Amino acid sequence: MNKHDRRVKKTIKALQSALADAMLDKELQKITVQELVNKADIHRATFYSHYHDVYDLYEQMEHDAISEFTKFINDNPAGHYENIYNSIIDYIYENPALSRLLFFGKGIDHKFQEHMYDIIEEKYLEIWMQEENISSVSEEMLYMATYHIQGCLSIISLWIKNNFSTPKEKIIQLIYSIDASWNMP
Amino acid sequence: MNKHDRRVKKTIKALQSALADAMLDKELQKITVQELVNKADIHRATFYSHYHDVYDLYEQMEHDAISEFTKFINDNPAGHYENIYNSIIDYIYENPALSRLLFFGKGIDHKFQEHMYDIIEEKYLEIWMQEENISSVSEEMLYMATYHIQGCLSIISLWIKNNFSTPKEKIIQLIYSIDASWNMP
DNA sequence: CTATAATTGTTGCCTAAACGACACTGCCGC
DNA sequence: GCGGCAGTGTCGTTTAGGCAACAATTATAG
Repeated sequence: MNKHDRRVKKTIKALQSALADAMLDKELQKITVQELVNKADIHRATFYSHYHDVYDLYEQMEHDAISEFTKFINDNPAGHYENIYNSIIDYIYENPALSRLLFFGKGIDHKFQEHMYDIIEEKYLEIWMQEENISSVSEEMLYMATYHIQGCLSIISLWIKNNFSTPKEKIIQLIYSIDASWNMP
Repeated sequence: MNKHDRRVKKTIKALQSALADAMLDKELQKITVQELVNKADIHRATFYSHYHDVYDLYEQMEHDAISEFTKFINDNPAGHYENIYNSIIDYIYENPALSRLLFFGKGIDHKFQEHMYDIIEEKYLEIWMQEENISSVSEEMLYMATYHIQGCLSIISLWIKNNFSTPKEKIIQLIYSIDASWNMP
């Protein structure tokens, strides 16, 4: 199967949307193939030509999201810390259903957050070392990074939970102001 | 071509959405096939297997909308006048892009409004005659109907123009109260 | 004016998706 | 128990859509 074929892309996307939708109010194990193909308006046989079962779909979906997200973060120039969050917030805002799923989907291990944290920390420390012109990271800095990044992620998490009712700009501004008033040790 | 084939339906829908989108800020004659297939993510050859040109797409789209709308109005039991507006508002609310196009699309003749008026008036008079137990409609009643229907349509039109920012329920309530305080001659 | 970029219809081949049917499993209520 | 109902995989066939390439016609710019 050629994954660049329009039909394939559309099918994948439709199934992913269907799963994202279904997972918001149902556990992964309770979701049937039947249900998904109905939602996605796809023939059932087509589902099996792409995935083995619902878990397979979910795993590929999570994997895709992580890849895409990593790419999104790394592609962005991100000369400053703030730009990382800009990228994150942009990405989430552009993919609300996927974000809701990965942050609050029922019956999943939530290892996506860990992945996300790792990606952000890596980028964060990279910029940090570059700006401060240092070559290694102290243990203390890692603790501070954890505190700061997890804190910001929790803000974003709450933002998603609130269905993006707070304007995107306000969230960015909020994180900016935290960043600004916060002095690195 | 089997119009009940999923692929056909999806293609048609994608092209209709693309056109609806394009027409909001561009005249029909300025819209290219290329542009539409890009927006719809459809191969250009596929477009030509369904439509002769952009005008053809638009005409079929308008025709479909009118049919569907008529069906929607007539299917609803609509024992009372208010229910007509309920149906209309529901339909519009469920098809925001299409509605915006048909009401405010650039470079079209707006004959859709006339069609809509005709459908509503017919249903309106039907109920009227049934409720008042009369068999014919006086000239005076036609004038009153015009006044009332066009007035309500203009409210709905404004509602669409305002991007549905007023809650649906409020519009319904508004029209209900007008209806209630209004005594038939 | 000219080049060059963009759009237009149309074609033949290829393939992913649609479809319906199949036998099978599991579940629930009578 | 058993009938019915929903879901599961899988298969063969048909077909709409994808694709690339084509010649021809418009813009659009240099």
